[in-house]
Amino acid sequence: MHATLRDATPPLTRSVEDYLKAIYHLSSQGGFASTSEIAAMLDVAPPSVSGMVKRLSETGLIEHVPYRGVQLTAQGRRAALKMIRRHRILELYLTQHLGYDWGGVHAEAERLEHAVSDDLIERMASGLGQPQYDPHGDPIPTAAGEIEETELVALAEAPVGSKFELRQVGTQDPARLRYLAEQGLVPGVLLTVSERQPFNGPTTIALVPSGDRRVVGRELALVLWCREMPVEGYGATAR
Amino acid sequence: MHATLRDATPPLTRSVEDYLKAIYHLSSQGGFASTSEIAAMLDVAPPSVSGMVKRLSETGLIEHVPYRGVQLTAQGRRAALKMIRRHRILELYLTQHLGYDWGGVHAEAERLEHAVSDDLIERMASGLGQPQYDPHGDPIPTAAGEIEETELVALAEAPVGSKFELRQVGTQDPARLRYLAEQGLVPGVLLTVSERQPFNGPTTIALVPSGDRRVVGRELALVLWCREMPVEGYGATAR
DNA sequence: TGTCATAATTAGGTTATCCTAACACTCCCC
DNA sequence: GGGGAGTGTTAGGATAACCTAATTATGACA
Repeated sequence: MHATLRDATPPLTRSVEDYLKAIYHLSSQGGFASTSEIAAMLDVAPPSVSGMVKRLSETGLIEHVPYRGVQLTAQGRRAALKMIRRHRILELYLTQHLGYDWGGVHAEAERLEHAVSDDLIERMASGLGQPQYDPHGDPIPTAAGEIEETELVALAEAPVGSKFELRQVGTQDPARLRYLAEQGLVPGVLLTVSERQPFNGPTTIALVPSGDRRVVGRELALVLWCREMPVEGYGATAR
Repeated sequence: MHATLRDATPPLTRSVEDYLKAIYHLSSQGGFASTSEIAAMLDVAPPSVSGMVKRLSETGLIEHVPYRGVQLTAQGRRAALKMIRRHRILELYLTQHLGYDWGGVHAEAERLEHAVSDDLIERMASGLGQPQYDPHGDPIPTAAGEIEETELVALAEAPVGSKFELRQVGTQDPARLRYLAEQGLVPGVLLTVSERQPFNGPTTIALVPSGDRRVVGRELALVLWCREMPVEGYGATAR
């Protein structure tokens, strides 16, 4: 037994860690992550993604269907969840113990997550009382690599009065995407559902940090996938 | 706003930061740092150092006298002191707030120092009460880049009863160096001076973590350069 | 003062990551 | 069911670090 898991795992590079995280986020709703989506998320050119994808699938971290996209293997998913745990614990620690606000914390955690040891992360986690949610309300994977499954609800179906985070925009249409971005309706934004008109009418929401209201027609409300926020919790503002 | 003043400085890579730190330590007693010393300290091959030295002197961070060695320029010294400030504040923070001991803290800080932002370091520094010394007793450079000058004393002259850190071994003789290393007398080691025999006799010391005793003859004691340790505990003003 | 061990440098090569330009595949749509 | 628009991939390079092997400079000493 020599080709075991341990020596098959030379430490991942920063880049590899970033690719795995991006692929995790892009395929979390159960599909494939496409080359161009990954490229956009990591701000690199598509050919760079093709090259990396080749290496990652050779090392068994992802599965690649040419011209279709990629998915994480169990091994890749484990590595991605480890990075997400690091990121979210760092965000929470920086917020709770070092006075960061939601704005500044993401970039700092993004760099630190590649440099901290497992040991340090677990020390921070105990200092925080083994938290379950980060400052944005996102669930923190356990050290064992389990994560609370958060199912998404279309905004059109979201109960009035509840608080949500917009997680996915389910359209590729540039005109719709541009409009939504102008309205501030981008993944990560927090909102409460104020009211909904009957007979498939529009949904009215309030953006959470600002209190600004938006009226969203049913067609768009059906493609805005939201995650209900844990009731208590830190987290209030968007990233 | 001061970012504008510094945009002549494209961000340094991790490697560059490590080279500058090594050169700072090796030339702190006012000489040149040699290629082979740098290579040994960073655990790379000498040709790698030659290559890096060429790049660093082209970018004005060091001055290179071929076949002689290198020294930091004012700009390089500033960058090195910034890294040392980061390292020492990290060591102190990890020790004070996250339960690290002297053993584990160095490696962790070594990785984190390249990833933290200036902002985070200053937040840690305030959390620690703007400390002046790290857990090893080494002075922490100020954010402005000033460092307490520590003058060194030969062990042969060090007053009995005081505590010192061995900082420099002032000989190149391989036999002497090998002997000293066998005795555990390498830079960084902590010791207290137990007694000294009269008429230029030997000095007896106790190593600090272990309590092991060593008797050092006057010839060697004259080349062991030590820094007196601040009396009380670490951190000085740790809040 | 010439020899030679040692240290430093140059030459040439590898790996990881990224890029641009050129080519290949898919699939929608008429 | 054949053309394209739009994606994805291959080709060919660049850069930052590193390495080993070969070459060159320095300085101690016989």
